[in-house]
Amino acid sequence: MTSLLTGLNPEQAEAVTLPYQSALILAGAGSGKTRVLTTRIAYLIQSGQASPNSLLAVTFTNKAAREMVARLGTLLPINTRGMWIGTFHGLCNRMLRAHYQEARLPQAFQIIDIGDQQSFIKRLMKALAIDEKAYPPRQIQWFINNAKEEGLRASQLEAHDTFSRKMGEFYHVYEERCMQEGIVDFAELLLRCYELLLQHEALRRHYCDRFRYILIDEFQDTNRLQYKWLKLLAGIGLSQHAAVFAVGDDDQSIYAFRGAHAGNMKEFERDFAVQKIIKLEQNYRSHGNILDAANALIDNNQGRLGKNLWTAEGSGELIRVYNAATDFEEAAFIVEEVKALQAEGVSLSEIALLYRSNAQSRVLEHSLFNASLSYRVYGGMRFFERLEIKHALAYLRLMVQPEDDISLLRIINFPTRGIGSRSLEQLQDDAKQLGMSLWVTALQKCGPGLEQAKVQKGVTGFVALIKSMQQACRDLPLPEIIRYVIAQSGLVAHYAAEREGAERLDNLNELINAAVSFVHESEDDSLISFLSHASLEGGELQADQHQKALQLMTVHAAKGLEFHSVFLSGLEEGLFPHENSRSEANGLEEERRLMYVATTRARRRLYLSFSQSRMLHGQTHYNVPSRFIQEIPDHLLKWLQPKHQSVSNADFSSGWRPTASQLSGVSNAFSSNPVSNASKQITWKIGRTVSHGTFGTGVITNCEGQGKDLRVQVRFNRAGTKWLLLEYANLTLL
DNA sequence: TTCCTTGTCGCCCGG
DNA sequence: CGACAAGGAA
Repeated sequence: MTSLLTGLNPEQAEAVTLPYQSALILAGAGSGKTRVLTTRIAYLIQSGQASPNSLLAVTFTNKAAREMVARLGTLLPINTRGMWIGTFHGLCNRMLRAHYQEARLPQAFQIIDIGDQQSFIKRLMKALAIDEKAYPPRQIQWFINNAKEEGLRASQLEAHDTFSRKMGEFYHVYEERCMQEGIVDFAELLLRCYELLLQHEALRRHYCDRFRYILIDEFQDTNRLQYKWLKLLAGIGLSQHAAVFAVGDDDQSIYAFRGAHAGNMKEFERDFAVQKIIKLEQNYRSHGNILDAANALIDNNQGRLGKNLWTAEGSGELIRVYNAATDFEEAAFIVEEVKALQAEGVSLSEIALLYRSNAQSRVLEHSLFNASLSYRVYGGMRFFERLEIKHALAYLRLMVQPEDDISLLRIINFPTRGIGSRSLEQLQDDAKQLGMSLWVTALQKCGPGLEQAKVQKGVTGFVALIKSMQQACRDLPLPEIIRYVIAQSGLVAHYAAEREGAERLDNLNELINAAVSFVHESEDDSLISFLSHASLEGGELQADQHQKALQLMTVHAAKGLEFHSVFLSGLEEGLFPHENSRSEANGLEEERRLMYVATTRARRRLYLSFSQSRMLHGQTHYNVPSRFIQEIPDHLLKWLQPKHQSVSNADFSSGWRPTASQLSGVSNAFSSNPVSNASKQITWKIGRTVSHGTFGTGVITNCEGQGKDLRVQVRFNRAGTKWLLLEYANLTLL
């Protein structure tokens, strides 16, 4: 018993050993959250308070779930396989599979990802002759998912205008078609599971009796439906309810834009009669200066639950800030610094390059590639999203759930078997008339009937192919099924014949390997189970995982990770904080939390960089430095100079604002040399940040004229874009 | 049916 | 800029 608790600080130990009650653990970044969570589980089991069966632990990502299971395995000599540890979606899927009849789902219901959902919606819109211009599919998708995440069915929606009424009507048709085809989207997994528990009292009681202990990670990221699901499962309203151990950090809530409701923390306190809120504030990750910066930054947000990170270690290095002229130059700077770090002995895999949006990675990748630095970009195409894999999965899905039109359409003519658009249209028309799935329609046409002559050879062949696959695979083990299907479907032959199909062929073989490891790791090794796994796990590409490579990812993707050194690039207004956040309620605060997450990823060294000009969406943007840099106290920052810039030049200005450190270091160059008339042509150039008495700060976006007619166009942060005559405007360079 | 041109549109994330 | 969908020509 003592061994579990050794090394824990008093707050951590208190959390781990809490008696039977619901509790909220406010766990700051790097405060040992995962350790507390897993040790809590181990403690409950080891002390005999709970059996592995009576526990349920829920996370947001598969990665977090895997990590929890792995750590638990090292703490306790128990079989973690059958335990209910997983993501919200994974656990809901599990429950729905177990009670598919009560949930009114086919046994082999298939889970569609957002891509499938998108094409499904488009197809449905086409069939209903809905104008894609007036109702963008993206928006409809967003509408449906949002409604579901609020726990709302189409029948429960209120429409105040034609637009939302039309959306609601479409949602209704969408629901029906999903049922008909036996497909379930991500949000539906949760909603269906919620309704299952809500409508089947006996079932609810069964699970409430069973799960006496529920643990939730990243609680600030739960949406309204997930919270409602939790309340049902925990038995709120019943005579006795489960002890819920919720771990979260309101300062790291960065998913409000997709429905996360950090207010759930407050509601949790009330609904679960929480008596104990434990704050974990000691940080074991970063040096003091980094934490001070993060604390100062987040202090600008209102209505926080309140938390201040501290460390027992020293303050460490200052945060390095770099002002680049162009995004290209910013990338060059990063490359140089990475090389220097490498020379100091820091492993490439311990260095992260973070950015606000994926579009920013290209310039960086380009420079890294030219410098022959190996890097790995996260968040790209994932294994199960690759085209060839989706094709293979579509065949497999069709075998277990042939009424899945999405899958049928994907592969009915791939590889090509002479089913052109004509015959496909015919089939779809017939299906619509019969009100049946494409598969059933095709079956009828091929069956011992009258119209056989009319039926395309291709369709008959396709039906026969699928049927023979079903037959042949009946008793094969999972990996063999996949081997058989990718061969018989013609996929292997197709890619073997293709000029650049070698990699796709490799991936198809990799799918067999994935099935082999799935069989080893999972207790249910059926095809249906594997298909769920493929849908729920994006499947990070395993390759190069251990290879030493620089880590490139968005700030969102970096949550939960830590690195020796972190580069945070593109710190510009409009980019970070993102332009769109201005129009969203509390958008700026969410951006600030995102910045907080980014800074707290670094253990030892943190770089912040911004660029005066940047290529985005095919045009050059001129942005002012991010306000987030200003929100970090001066004394924590160290401004770096571009190497090529001469200090004696009047154009010199390493920062957009003189700082204490800057002035003390290079005071002669800056303070004794006010901008002279002679240098104006050089100084007032596009991209420079300027300040105006009434309009405030802005960026020069254009200029024209000469001498005293020299005019510049300035885009001000608040006052909009204006042309100003330099002679009168009294602009100051920052 | 395939291939190539043209046009449109774009944020961040996960299951 | 670049990914991707749609439409025309071979």
